[in-house]
Amino acid sequence: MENNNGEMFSYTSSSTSPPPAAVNCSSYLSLNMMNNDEYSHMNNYSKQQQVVGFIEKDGQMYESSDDMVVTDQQVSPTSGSQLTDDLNMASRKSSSIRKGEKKIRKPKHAFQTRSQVDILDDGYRWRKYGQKAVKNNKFPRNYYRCTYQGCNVKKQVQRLSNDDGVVVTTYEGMHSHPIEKSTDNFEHILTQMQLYSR
DNA sequence: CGTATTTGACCGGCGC
DNA sequence: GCGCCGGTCAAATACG
Repeated sequence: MENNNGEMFSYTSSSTSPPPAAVNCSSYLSLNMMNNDEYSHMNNYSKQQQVVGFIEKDGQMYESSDDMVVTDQQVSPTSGSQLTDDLNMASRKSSSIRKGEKKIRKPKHAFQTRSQVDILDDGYRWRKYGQKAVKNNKFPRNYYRCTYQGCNVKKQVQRLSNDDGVVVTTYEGMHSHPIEKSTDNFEHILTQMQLYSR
């Protein structure tokens, strides 16, 4: 049984035993501030970013676009529809890897983030495994997989061509392990500060 | 030298 | 059946 609602934020419920770093709700909103290797030239002039949209999707086959919920008005209608379109296509495949099983609906959750940098550091380690050109979009879409052993959380990152200040990050699956990033993580530093200040 | 990324090939689903 | 498309694989390459 899968919870197909609010899954991304399930860590915040802190029910079982997630590590302290993962419990913090700021995990997602305080996305990356540092270390973007090859994009460092862009970092120089603008690092600020804000989440401008949040979309939930549960990976079933969809036909219309009303199955997506964009919870922010700042998102322009044009970019919103394009995003919806792309995600509909994205959800078509990649559903059932297992053989002999019925269609598994894979929860997908998309963030729309206003950022100058493409790589949003959410605290996990990702390995890039693909890059594809997106139709009607001058920017490619990047595919990443979580490098933690046994964890196949995937995410894809793309930038909207009509508004290149917006980056869309789509997560698929759920991490069942602690955030494993080294000490240069903003996240980690924040947690440390909170620990020391009480 | 071990690990991560790049990038063209490949695959399966879908529409025609 | 064929071609297109989104997604993934994996050999080659880059990188530390």
